[in-house]
Amino acid sequence: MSRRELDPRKELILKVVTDDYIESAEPVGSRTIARKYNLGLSPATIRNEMADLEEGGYLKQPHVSAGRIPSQQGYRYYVDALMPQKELTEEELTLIRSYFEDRSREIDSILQQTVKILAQLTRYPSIMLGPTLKPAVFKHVQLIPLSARDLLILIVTDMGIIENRVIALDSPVAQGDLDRVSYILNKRLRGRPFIDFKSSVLRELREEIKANNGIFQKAVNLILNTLETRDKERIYLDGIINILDHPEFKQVEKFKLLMELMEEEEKLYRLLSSRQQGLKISIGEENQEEAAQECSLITANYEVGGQVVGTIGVLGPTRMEYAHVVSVVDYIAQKLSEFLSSL
Amino acid sequence: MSRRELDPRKELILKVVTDDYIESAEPVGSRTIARKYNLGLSPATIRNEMADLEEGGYLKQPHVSAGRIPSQQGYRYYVDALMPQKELTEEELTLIRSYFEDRSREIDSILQQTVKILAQLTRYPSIMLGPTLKPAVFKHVQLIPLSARDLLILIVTDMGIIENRVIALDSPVAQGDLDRVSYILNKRLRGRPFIDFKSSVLRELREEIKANNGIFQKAVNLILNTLETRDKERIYLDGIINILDHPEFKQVEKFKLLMELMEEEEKLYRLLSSRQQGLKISIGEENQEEAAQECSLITANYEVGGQVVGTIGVLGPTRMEYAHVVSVVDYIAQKLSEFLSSL
DNA sequence: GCTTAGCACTCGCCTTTCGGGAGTGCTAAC
DNA sequence: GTTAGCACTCCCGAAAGGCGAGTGCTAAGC
Repeated sequence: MSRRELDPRKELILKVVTDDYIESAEPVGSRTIARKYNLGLSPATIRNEMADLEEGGYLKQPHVSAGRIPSQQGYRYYVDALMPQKELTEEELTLIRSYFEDRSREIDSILQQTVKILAQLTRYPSIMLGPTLKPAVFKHVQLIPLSARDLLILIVTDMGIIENRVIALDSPVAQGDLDRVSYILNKRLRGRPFIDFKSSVLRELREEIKANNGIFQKAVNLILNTLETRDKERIYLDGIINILDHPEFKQVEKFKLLMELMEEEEKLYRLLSSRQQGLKISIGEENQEEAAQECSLITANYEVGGQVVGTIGVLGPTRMEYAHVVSVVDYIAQKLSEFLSSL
Repeated sequence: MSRRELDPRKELILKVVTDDYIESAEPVGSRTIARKYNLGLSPATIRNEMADLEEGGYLKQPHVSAGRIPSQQGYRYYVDALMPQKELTEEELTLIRSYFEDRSREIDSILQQTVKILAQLTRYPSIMLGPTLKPAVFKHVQLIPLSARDLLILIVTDMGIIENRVIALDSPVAQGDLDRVSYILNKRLRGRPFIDFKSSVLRELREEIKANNGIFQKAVNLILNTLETRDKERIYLDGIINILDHPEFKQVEKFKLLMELMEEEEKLYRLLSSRQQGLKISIGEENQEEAAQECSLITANYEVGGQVVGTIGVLGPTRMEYAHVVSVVDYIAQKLSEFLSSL
């Protein structure tokens, strides 16, 4: 990533063009810049600089008699070197903070609400990859008989995520047996991370499995199964319609492409799960996913106890309000991390 | 609802116009009908009949030199009296049946998948109002200590719906106390419908509440709270993008209106929850919700043990494949009822 | 008396045409 | 290196015109 390879005046003009285009969605001409931004330069000078910037690949012209817009490379330079640091407004800060102060809800609704607030503040579609169970720790495991033939297995993690499954039994089981199995499972599992289950815990349990009847085996299988099902973390979405406010999606086709991406959990998952590195911006064709190649994606990871567990992100047109979105995403990720860690 | 008020030939022409318009989305002219449907009538005759139908309010013209399209009243007559009964194809039947044969998943995913299959078969956006808890029966209630200060309350219904909440305690509680409370709750609640809780059960429990310590009170409050939160049933959605395949939504504005409706749980809830009467079709402005007034909504209720518990529906343009959608919605509602009742 | 052929007429839609305007690149002067 | 001037390009929106689908009416036919 080449920074500072342009001289200051070219940088200034690239910045002004990008800022203006982000705001107006219209190609920016030399005259507009001279009039609007008072750079102390004549349109002709600006034209010369813009021609150079175009030659360097930072700007492009939709057609010969239009103004310039940033190219993908231009956005990249802007994001890396020119973008202003944008502080969140007092209202925004208050909104986010006050939202995370309410601790009474269950985790799923908190996550859903977090995406909603992200979409609301950025006015772009927002995505979240729910917390992975990998670093999660068993807090409680229990078998509960629902009827003669149905057994409920309950798994609670330290983060408050609760999984439950029902197993149908071949034959009735005595409460005492269940309690014993629950007791052993808890003794072995409590405090252990999920990730150890398949590797080490399973081995340790082998003898107990032998010693006990089929229930134990079933319970263990169910835990395994649950861990695997939950391996693909849930994806949360909100504010998809926001994308319709932007002229680049006025043609239904463009919108449909994106909408299809949004309905494909698998693709979203791929898009988000590869992003384990703090705040990340990918612009246009830097995105692998074809449907997102006219978009930019800004993501940040959130953590529990210092360990990355998930990702939140915002998807918008390449002509996106980078500065603002970066601040919002970053701050919300941070607050969410604090929140989850405090549970 | 006036049926059979048109003479047979007018009915025939209304039916043909409607069928053709549903298929082609283009206004239908007299010539087209004469050529395509071989009614043994000349275009001129058909024109006369169409003029009569227009006068009667069954057809309308988008503009004077275009063909006719059905009016809302025309669709209504079509739906009430003319619509052919459409059998599902063998593939469709197999798909639905095979889907409901797999009994291993949890209820939430079953409901989500049901909407998905509905959207897939109809090619319209599909909605479901999740089963109400009103007629649900307590199957199991239990308090489980997670740590010194956290208590999990678990409520299982006969339909396999599982609710859980965590309460923070002021002070530690002995396992014995918890077991006793769980025992009493189960004894009192098992087999009783949720709806009795607030009215009669609560009264019966009053003495126990007094006799026991604060836990009991807390648990009861939490159950109350859970029942109330779950009072608004969950809404499931799928296939919203399908709407983009239809020319009436090519303008982004139209689509946006509908999309906003889809994001407003409250409105969807109102739209669906008022439909306790088997299969129902509402056309255009028969819908209360403004955003749906260029749409038709076809819904059916599903039942558990003979009692209506929820609604599934399909939303499409008024120019909708009524016959096909009716069959699909009806059949899926029926299969879903059987499925849920068998749990 | 209903049905139909003929015909004039209407009107949306598509294509073409045609300025106007915004913006450029080049050149020459400062 | 900067800037004024100017010719040139080309998108865009409005206006114009022709096409075609479809109609309603009239008068003749069965």
